Amino acid sequence: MPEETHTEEESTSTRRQDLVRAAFNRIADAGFEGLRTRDVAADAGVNVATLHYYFPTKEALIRGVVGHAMMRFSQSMPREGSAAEQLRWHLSFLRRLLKEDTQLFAVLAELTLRAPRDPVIAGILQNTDEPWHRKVAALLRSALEQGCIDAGIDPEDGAAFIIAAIKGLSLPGNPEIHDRRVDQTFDQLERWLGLAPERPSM
Amino acid sequence: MPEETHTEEESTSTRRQDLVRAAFNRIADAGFEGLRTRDVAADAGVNVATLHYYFPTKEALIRGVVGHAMMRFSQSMPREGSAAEQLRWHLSFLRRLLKEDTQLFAVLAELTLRAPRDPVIAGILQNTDEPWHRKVAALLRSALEQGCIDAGIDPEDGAAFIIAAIKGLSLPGNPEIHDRRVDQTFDQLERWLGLAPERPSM
Amino acid sequence: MPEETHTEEESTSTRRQDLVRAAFNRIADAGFEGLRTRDVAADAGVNVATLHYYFPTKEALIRGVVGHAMMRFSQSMPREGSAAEQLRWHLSFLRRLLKEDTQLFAVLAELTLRAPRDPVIAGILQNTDEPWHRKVAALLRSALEQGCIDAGIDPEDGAAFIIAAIKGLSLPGNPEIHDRRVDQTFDQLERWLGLAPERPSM
Amino acid sequence: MPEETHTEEESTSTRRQDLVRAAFNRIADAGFEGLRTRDVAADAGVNVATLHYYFPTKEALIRGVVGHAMMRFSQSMPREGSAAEQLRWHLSFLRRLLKEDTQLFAVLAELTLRAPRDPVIAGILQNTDEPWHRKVAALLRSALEQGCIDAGIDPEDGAAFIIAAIKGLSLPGNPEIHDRRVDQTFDQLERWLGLAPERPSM
DNA sequence: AATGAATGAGAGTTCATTCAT
DNA sequence: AATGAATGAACTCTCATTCAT
Repeated sequence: MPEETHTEEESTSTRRQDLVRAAFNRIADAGFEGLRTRDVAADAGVNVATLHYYFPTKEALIRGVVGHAMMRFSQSMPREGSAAEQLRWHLSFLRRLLKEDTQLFAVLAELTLRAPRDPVIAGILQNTDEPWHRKVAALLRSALEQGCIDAGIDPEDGAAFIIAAIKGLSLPGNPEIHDRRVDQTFDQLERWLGLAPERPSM
Repeated sequence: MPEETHTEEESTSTRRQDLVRAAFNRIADAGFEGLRTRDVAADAGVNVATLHYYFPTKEALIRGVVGHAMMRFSQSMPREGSAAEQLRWHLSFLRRLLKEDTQLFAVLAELTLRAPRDPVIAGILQNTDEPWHRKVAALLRSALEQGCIDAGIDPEDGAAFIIAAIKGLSLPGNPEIHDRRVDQTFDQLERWLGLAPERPSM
Repeated sequence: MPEETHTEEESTSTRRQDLVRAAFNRIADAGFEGLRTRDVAADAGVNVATLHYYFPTKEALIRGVVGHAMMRFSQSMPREGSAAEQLRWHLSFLRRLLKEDTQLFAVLAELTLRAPRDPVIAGILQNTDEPWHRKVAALLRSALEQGCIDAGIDPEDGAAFIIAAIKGLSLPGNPEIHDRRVDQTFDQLERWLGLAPERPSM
Repeated sequence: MPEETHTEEESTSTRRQDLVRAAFNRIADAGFEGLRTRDVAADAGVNVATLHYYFPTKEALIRGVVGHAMMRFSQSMPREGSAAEQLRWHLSFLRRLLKEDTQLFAVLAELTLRAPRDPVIAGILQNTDEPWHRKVAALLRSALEQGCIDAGIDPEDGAAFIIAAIKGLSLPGNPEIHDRRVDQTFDQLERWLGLAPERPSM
């Protein structure tokens, strides 16, 4: 097994990356239902047997995809700035991502539906969801204390509401309508939060 | 072939119903990925060949499930009363459904993910989604005009927001947390709408 | 079993006839390979179960077809006249039949190929072939004695030759060419026999 | 996929050959009607899946058999010598083949009956039949010009006659009688042609 | 590190046949 | 005499996985 050939993690062999990316794309396009190891291998330009050299089983490959997807998604998490800034950045980042990276959300949705039957995925998803909720709730609480958002908002409930809406938008739909719905939702969401637009320092 | 010989719709033979229900449950539990005609037949207490007697192909069976699911979901649509009443009823109905009928939403989510690859499903889903959005938007507009909900709400955007949140909640999640998230979201949603509780007649 | 309801054999119920005819046509068009009891029943305008009421098994139905085909073919057998006349009539009848009743020969060919695996068919075919050969040989012998055909012909060998050629023409082929081949073969055959054209009485 | 990677044709992998041969034998014995991929695979000593590794579909396997059969049959075509010699060789080769290689003719007959429903087979068969007819007609014409055969023979008609007879003999029949009929037919045929036996050089 | 070849265990579908009505 | 409903057995084809090289 070619695990640990490099000291730097991350740089898992290109082959592994290629296979994971290929599987990721296949899942985005055809769902788990349409995921075939042979196709993935072909897309990555190798033999199926080679795929099984890197991923002993299909499940292992899928777990690779989970990691890939979670990593991509976690880039939407805000890291610095005031609560209001972080909130604003987080929301605008997701608004853009939802419109541009349909594939990512298709895969995330597939993973979500699979979670009830796959404890590994369930665990990973939970480890993303919970911190996300806590983060958003914390940001709301701070923003509230700093008077940046409307007083009628409960941090916990508001976080649940926001995340639910984002998840709802992550589901695939008529592409002609999808982008509009994203904008409508985010427009309403931002208006509701009343995030005072950029009232910096002073 | 027992295909629609009755004028009274609905009265499709019990066998058909049983098979559709069995398939529905299988999809709810195992996804399309795990849907096996043999299992469905067994659940319905018949031979696989009998399944194919009623549904010439697996796809036909799936379309049967789509109809079943849509019918069940469409029962959440409000039909009478003032805009505020209808909104309140719709939301409270969905709040309960989301907590009690997990299976229905599991199937709806599976269908949603399948839609991009299945034009028939896509069409049916669109024919549910669009009217739903229009209905909610219309209710919001009426309620707005009657001063029943907060003025900062845009009917179109608000409808998109609400529906997105409900869809987000329809995704499966850790059952221990799910119900809480539903309540949090709906609590916040109702607080946000400011649906004045029952200001009747006058 | 509806056998013997009539005293006159022959007039087996119309249903039986219809079914046999339908099966005959199906075999002619799709071969044994493509023979489906359901299709036959449908062609005859009845339910499959009804077919099995008249013919307990598919094999029984096929035997019905065999009888039908043999009867039709046996009509090409000459019955009266001088040897030369009978020969001439037999050949001209078959020449026409080969061009007009392709279905009959398609079925006969199918039966011939099936014979090695179906003793019943083998028996029936043998009971047609042997008399046919004997008849033609006898006619040739008579014609020979009467000086009506060329002296270089051996009755037995000639009969084998003639029958082989007719069987060869019974195989399906490019329809654009088939008729020409039939005529070429029969022209040559008649020229070879030198059947003096109608040298009656005197 | 092991499809034709070699420049030297012919050297298709042994497995392919084995499978084709097994299918050939099955068809000879049981007809297309009785051709089962599992049996073929078993005869070749491999799993069904292996069969599908070499032949993506049953039809593909059948086409393999067609090629095999045509190749075997085409070996009966004469290649060198005078017209009379070629004719004599061709006829004696076929006479022997008809008695010894019953399987080949069983398969050819099956293919012939299948042709009307399978354009691929129809094409291949036509491409064998037409040249065969032309070849025999050409040989007859030459032999005629050289005075080697009887003057009453028309090249075209004679070719049709000869080929029809050979095809007729290719049909299966009671094995106890079959060989006799072959000999009778060929004896008569050769006597008819009057192929002067071996009048060499001078 | 990579592959061609092979496979077991199923998948959906078909079909002759049966049986209660 | 006729049928709708039901079935067992079988069929072609698929797929993740293995293994010798």
